Amino acid sequence: MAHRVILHIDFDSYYTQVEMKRLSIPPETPCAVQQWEGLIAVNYPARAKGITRHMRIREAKKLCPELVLVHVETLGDSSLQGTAANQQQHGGGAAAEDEGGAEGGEQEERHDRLTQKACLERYRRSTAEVLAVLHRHAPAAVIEKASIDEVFMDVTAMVDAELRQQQHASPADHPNGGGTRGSGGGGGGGSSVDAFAWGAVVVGGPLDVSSEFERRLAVGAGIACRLRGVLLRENGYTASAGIAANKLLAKIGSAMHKPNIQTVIPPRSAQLVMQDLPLKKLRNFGGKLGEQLEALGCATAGQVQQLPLATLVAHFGGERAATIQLAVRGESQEPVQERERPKSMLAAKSFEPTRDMAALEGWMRVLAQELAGRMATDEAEYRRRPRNLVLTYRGGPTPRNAPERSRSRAMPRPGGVCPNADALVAAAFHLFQTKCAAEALPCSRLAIAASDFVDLPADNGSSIARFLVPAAAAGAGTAGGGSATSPSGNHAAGDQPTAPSAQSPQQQQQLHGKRKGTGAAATAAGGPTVSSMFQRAAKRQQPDGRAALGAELPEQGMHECVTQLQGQDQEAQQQQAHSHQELAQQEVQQQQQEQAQEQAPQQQQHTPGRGLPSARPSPAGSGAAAAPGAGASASGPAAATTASPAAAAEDEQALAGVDLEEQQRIMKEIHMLSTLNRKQPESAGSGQHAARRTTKSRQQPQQRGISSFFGRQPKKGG
DNA sequence: CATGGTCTGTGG
DNA sequence: CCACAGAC
Ligand SMILES: [Mg+2]
Repeated sequence: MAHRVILHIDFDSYYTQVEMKRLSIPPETPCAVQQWEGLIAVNYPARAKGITRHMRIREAKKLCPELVLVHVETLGDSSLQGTAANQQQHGGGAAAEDEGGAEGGEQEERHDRLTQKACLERYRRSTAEVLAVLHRHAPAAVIEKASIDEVFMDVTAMVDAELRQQQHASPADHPNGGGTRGSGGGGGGGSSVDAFAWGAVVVGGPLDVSSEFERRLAVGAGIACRLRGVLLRENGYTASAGIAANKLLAKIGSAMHKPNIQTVIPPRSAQLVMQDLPLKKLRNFGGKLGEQLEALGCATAGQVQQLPLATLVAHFGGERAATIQLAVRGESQEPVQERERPKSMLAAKSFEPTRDMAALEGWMRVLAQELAGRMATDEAEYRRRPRNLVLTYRGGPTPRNAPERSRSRAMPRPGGVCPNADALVAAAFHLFQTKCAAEALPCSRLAIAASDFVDLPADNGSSIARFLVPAAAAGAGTAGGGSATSPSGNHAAGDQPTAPSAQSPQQQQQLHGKRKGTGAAATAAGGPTVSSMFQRAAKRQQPDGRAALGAELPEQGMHECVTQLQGQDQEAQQQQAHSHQELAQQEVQQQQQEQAQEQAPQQQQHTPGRGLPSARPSPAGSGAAAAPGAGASASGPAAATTASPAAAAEDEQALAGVDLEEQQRIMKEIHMLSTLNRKQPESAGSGQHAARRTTKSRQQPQQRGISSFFGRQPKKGG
């Protein structure tokens, strides 16, 4: 039973894509997202100019004067911290959403590291939308959100279904020209094999049609391809993907070629891939474990393979050693775990060490407001509430040259946790004053975290009344994102967590409806199947049936294969990619049209050529910048709120500069049509969900995740 | 100059 | 309940 088919999807310079979509910045524009003075995400056109993550904006602008910079959302406005220079008093403006226009040039210093915190909620929301789309289009897959811009998918069941269906399908004149035979198993499987080759790089040479599992991988690649098309059309984001038999290899695959390229790593190529793979690129080997292995003289996975088992056991213990041994060979049994909702949320801020209690309280207020807002949003969406709150702080008396230490303290939650900023601040500050101040000062970082969510009672009113805290029901708290208008010490009961943010409740409802909507049902029931898609695609595309890319490359090592891809053969490869996308597009169009007809007859407005459902023209406002409200209220920032600074690491590199014209064309189109339709016909159907879960949950008898073996090394002794 | 801010999971 | 490791 063997092999699973696993996908890893990794969005290309994600933050940048999110911002470019939001601000309708043309796709080929060099663009980067900044946080304070540094860059935390850089798109590929900008990378082509030599701009990299971590670069200072000065330097970046020098390399590329036309670089468009977008600052991450910030929260809280001045008035904290000694830095007088206040500007408060202008309503609850959540700080700005900037765009350092190319010419307008005026950067209204609205982003201030000393008085504000960065907030990543925008990207979290986008990710939630992505996940919803994936679930809708792959209801039979197990989907694990692995980070803000990555997902793992176990599509084994989808592949099985697809192959089963193919058996019953007419033995169509499938391609497979090049002398390969359909081989035993599923007679008419040819089209799948073809479809998979669209733009996919196969490490180690073309897939072997005579191998049962490689045919399955081919189907998996087709699914990946289709889903990437869907994500591009519906969410507006490009992604790279890896297709393999386990998470480990799938992840390596997605990083191997980018942007917007998918890579298949069949089991036979595992050794090829692992042999010279730097340990750092192997999941779970990037930290202490990697260091220790390095100390043993290993820099690559291949070198670790050579270590005597006894050595590994001596250093890491039996279980961990075994896991390591498998991992460096490209093997892993770690299951894909259904995970869509965050298990915890936290808001944090680092600053110069201070003993100023008023300032600290001010920061706590900002953090609490953000967290309360997010809690409210989460509650409206999922009907759940955190059971535990934790305050963590960094600082205190610190020996010279020693790292500051950080500690966390459970926050008492009288009467339960509630999405009320004032209550949170009060609890946090009280705790800090009474129990930690002495050991926490000077303090250089504060964070408030919420975790251990529990479902709220049932439906409405009465039953949950007990849970709800005083004033703020979901509605009020939602606004939390607003700025911290109140100066440091002052928590007027008056300025509730209110916020200017418009209709949060409704929006949240909509979101809710969206995810649980009939979408899944309709798709599952009537949508085109992967199979049909493959067949049509194969016919249109490659009547001769050759597995495009794969077939062209002679049996050869991975390196040659890849080299060729990047080098002279790039053109050919791009063509492949183009056609693959066009096909994906067509499919998506069809699906969308079908869905539209089934679900929302009232909002038929297919745009002539390409039925992008419900797209509205955007205010082609030149002034890109587009302040907050500009044009697309579409992205409906349901509830400002949110949280924290900083950056994520999008570790894509390689292949910068590869530009896919087709992709750009699509992106342009999408931008022209403005953001996608946010409204989804909502309906009750939660049954669909339940059904899906049931199906999935019995998928695997719960293998233990690899993470449990890679966790911290147990302390010896005792 | 340095990231920082979020997240998840384990061990004690 | 808390510290720590790992990832992005
Ligand atoms: Mg990533």
